Amino acid sequence: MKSDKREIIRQSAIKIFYAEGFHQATTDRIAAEAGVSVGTIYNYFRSKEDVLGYIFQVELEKRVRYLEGLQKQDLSIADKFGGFLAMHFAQVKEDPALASILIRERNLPHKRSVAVIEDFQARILEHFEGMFEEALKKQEIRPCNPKLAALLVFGAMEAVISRALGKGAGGLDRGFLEDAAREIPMLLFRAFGLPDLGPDPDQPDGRDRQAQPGEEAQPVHQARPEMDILLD
Amino acid sequence: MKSDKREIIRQSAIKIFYAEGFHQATTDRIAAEAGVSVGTIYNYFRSKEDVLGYIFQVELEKRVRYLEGLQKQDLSIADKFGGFLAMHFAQVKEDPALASILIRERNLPHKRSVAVIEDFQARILEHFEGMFEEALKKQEIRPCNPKLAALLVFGAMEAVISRALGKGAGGLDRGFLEDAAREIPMLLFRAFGLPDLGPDPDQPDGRDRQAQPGEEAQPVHQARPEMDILLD
Amino acid sequence: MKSDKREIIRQSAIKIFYAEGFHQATTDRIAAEAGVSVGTIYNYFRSKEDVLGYIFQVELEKRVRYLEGLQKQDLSIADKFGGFLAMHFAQVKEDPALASILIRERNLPHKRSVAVIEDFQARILEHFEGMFEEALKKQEIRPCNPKLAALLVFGAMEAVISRALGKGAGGLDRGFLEDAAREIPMLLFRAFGLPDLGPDPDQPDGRDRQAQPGEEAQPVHQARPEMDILLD
Amino acid sequence: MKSDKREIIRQSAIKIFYAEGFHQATTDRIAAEAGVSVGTIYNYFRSKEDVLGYIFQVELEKRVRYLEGLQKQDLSIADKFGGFLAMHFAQVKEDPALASILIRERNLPHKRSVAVIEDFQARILEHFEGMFEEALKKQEIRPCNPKLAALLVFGAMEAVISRALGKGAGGLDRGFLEDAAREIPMLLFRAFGLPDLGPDPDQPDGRDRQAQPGEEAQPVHQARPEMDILLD
DNA sequence: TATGAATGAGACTTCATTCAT
DNA sequence: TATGAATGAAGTCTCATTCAT
Repeated sequence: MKSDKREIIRQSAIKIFYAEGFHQATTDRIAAEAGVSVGTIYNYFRSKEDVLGYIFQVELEKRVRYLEGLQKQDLSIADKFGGFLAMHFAQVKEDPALASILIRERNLPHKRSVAVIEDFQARILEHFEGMFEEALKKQEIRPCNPKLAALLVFGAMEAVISRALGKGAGGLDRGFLEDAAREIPMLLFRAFGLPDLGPDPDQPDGRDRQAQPGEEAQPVHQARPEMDILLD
Repeated sequence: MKSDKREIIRQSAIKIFYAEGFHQATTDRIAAEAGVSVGTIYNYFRSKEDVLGYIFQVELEKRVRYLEGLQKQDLSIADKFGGFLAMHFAQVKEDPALASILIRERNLPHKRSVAVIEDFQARILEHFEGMFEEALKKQEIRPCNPKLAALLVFGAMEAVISRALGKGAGGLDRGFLEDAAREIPMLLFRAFGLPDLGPDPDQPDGRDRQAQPGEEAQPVHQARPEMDILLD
Repeated sequence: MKSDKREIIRQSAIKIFYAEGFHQATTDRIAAEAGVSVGTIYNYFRSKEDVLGYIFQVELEKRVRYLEGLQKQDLSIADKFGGFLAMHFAQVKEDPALASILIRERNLPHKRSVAVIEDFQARILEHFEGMFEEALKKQEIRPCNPKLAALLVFGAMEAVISRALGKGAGGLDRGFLEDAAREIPMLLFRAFGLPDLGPDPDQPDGRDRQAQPGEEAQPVHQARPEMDILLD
Repeated sequence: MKSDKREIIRQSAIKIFYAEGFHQATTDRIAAEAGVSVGTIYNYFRSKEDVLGYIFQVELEKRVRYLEGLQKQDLSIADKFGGFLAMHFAQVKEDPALASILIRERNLPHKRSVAVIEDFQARILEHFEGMFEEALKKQEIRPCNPKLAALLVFGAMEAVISRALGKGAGGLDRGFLEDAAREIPMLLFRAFGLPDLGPDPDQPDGRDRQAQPGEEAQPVHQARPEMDILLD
């Protein structure tokens, strides 16, 4: 089966790119890791860069599929971000090497042929932006520049992942990732949430204002089993 | 003068690294750009990587010097971040190519010899963290994890710069950078500021609480002439 | 076939190292001589030094195999040295370029990786020493320091080869080599041989002592067909 | 004084050539060792090779002067060789680094400009040959090929020095050198000496022949104060 | 005479990619 | 489809030598 080999090569490339960086990684090492010969790589990919592009593409598609799934559901922006965050972080935990590559190699100047890499960030940002725009329309959040907001959230998120992955070291700081997953939605809520709706999680007694009757604290992150199918 | 050549080479390397990326950049091109011969580069630097390291070092020192200057002054955390943001963004405007390198090459797996590159983010984060810790002690801000907070701010900031620089293209989106400089402090204030002290800049009339007499709205970012001298 | 190319490269390297000396020789020239591309050299050898090491190794193995073959046979020390000398000189005649390299590059300070080069002389000396020790035990020769004796013989032998090869010039002085092959054993006999057993080849009439009946003048160097198979 | 600097550079070059080998040695290192700048080296020598040539020249002259001194004296060949051996070995002990260079770099293919290096061995051999020829004429020794004899002696001598110096290691095996100095003349005597004149040092009681009246055992090596002035 | 920064040709080695089997 | 030996362009770095000061 063709996709079999392609997949094996992709997996092996992830290991090698992670361990050595894209430029230092050699096709020989990838082939050895995959248990095939160099020639075989070129039967499934046009070039080494193409392998990297494919790695990005697969991940991009996962995220986009997930984001499109979120879009169709009638969720608050908090739940949407919470959902994406959970999914994104889960992927990082599942394959830290992959996550590392996604961050390290993203900004590098690659040939035109690997447009996917440039798309990765752009496509996710578009979705984030759409989420902010919709929330603005629905007056879920305070007025803000949705482009900028999307970018800030994305940047913060990636910095957290980058840090959790450490500097090329072996381990993944899972505790840090979990702390972040808990705190980020709260901060987002404070930063963007409408003042008269947003409860202050730190002051549940509501010292300076009374909770309105019928008002419910909105858990920013909750299990959403119907979304899990979106993950491969 | 020795530092003369070293500086010329540094400047030329910035241009070439920016245009071609560190790995694609050749020592021949750098030498040509600097108007010296290849050998001369190696009279001032141990290796190509050493040149990159020096580029990071110079910028790191600028930032650290500025941050240490801020530390000594009795400023609110808002003013501190505002100040650093202004300074950092000003540097980006002054030399977008340099800013681009700082972001693109930061995460690459370089040899141990270029520890400066690994230090760059770490040192700035330490300062950010220190600022958050101090603000917490002074009860300027809500309780939060200072490590995480520092990281989020840093990540958001870098994402903005990355976006403003565009994807390797020539231009710098100055408008975007300025918008960001205006909005980020506000968001930080909302996300971290203490509720009973932080005025809501969107609602200057103070619908939900009365401004205290003598209380002045603190513009998060204002000209601080005494700091300007810190920028070389 | 792998060993095919390796052998071609070895042969070509011998030519080039001989003509230009190891340091002046370039991998490009070796590749050209071998009719392959530079890269191919590095498919069969780790480095230029490795090629030199391999050249020494092949020759060392030839000599050692021959010396071990001699060891197993019940020969007088004279026959042993005579045999080795004949074999060694034959190799020199067959490939003077190779012989030249073996002498010229032997003393150079090479990297640790080319330990074979250091082994070359050491291993042959060990065998020589062993031959002297055995002869001493069998009282074939006068008392002497076997280490020193081995060294003197080796040095004398190499000086002869060095001279016969000329100073880097093209030719090999075959006559000189043959003269030496004839005279050296005689001198060895005189220098080390037991006085009451050693016939004086210059005075076959035995002026100062009578040849014992049944005693045969031992030609130090005679055809030993059974040894020829030891030469590849 | 011009020769002052030239001498300092020569001494420094000896140290560096010894430690790193001629090719690996850099002019920078030599200059640093000499406490001058690279440029200065080129004020006293035409090239790096020229420095090496000068090193050989100085030593060659020492040896030749000594050999010429010997020639003028009415000494037996044994005394002559004994004298040269003593002097040569004394030089080795005095400056092992220098001796090492003389052996290591002698066979290398150097540019034509450094003919001295090629002369070194040739000139000494000529003298040896002359000594043998004269001894033959005076019937001091058995008939032999003086060219070959000279070569064998030279080769044996150099092998001993090479071994005593070790393989580039720090130390000099002085004991070995002294043993050799004692044994070599004896072996030479046996190999070349006339049978009816040569006493057998192993059998001082003269088992197989009577010492002639008035015949004195000739010590092969004795103090010759009149020669010491020849050593700088 | 001394300096030492500048030079630049040229060396070794790597490695993505090809293609005959 | 799989192989892997062969390719060769290209890159980094070295270092003997020069020459203006």
